[in-house]
Amino acid sequence: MKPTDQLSIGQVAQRSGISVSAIHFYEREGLIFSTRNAGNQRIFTRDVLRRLAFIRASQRVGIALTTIQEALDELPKKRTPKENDWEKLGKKWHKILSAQIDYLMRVREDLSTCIGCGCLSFQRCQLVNPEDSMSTEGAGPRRLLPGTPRPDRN
Amino acid sequence: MKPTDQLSIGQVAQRSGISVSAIHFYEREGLIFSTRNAGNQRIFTRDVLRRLAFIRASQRVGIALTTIQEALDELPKKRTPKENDWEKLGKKWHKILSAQIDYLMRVREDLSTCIGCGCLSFQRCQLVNPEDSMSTEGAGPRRLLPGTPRPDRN
DNA sequence: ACTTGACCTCAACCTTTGTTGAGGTGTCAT
DNA sequence: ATGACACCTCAACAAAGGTTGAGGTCAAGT
Repeated sequence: MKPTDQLSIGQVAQRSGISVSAIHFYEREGLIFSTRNAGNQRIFTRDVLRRLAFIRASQRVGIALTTIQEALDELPKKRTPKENDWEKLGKKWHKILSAQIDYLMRVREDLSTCIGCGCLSFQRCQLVNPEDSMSTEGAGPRRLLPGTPRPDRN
Repeated sequence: MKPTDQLSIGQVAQRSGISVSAIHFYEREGLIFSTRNAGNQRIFTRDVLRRLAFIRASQRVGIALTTIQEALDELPKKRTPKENDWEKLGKKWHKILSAQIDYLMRVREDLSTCIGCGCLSFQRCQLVNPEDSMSTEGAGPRRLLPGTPRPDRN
């Protein structure tokens, strides 16, 4: 396989540091794509590396795969995405990140001032008030951080 | 049941906004405790509300339950925790939060500067470099954000 | 005393993000 | 053309953080 633009899954795994099984998984989930050679083996183009980088970076800041997938969907499918296609995604993420940073900073503040003073009890402190954070815009992910419990429906 | 210091699980659920099943779960996991009445029903003291507030707030910033549990373990078990017991926990969290905030800010920066310029490819940008973030201290959680993939072991 | 709603336990199930293994095929260097 | 290694699919399992439901008990108002 030529080193030009064609990559086997093993090469992608090695270059990206992502396991083969995870790459399979991302492809199943529609986050990345490949073609096949005559023997049914996957062929990736180099731009998959950038997609994977984007996926990993996004995950690390707490964005769910489905959200990432939706974002990647906005990249052009016909041609290889160009820098300015990627920039658009970057801008979306920028908003989300800023909201998350604000939220964490607020929590940090509340944690200092409220936890000791006793106001760390319900219905008082922002720290604890559920339907508040991120609600400024409809922009952010529904679940701020993955693994966070779904909204309580008692 | 007197409104003084004794709370039924239903009351706790209502006041905290946390579902009964989640409260059961937290108790099973050793994050909160209760005694029982003659009919085997749970009795909570009011300070469980503060514990729950702490748990929820911690989860929302991406701290895993086991980590939260370990932190709560440091609260005095004999007496009801006092403000200054809670303050100690607050200080631990403060460090973690600061590290997370720094990380997110770095990603935000990288995302702006790198994604368009093409350096968003592997082995270059911090954004993508795995074994780097949070590694300044042994302080933080092992998995920065929950739901984040385990370290790749290809 | 009875009914209704809150509570109990236990087991099964759910979602996300993958990993592991079995059983089989491709490819490449010798 | 053969051996080794990479690759294929499919199914089962994992861990976290709970939810849902079945089957049964408790408590409180009438």
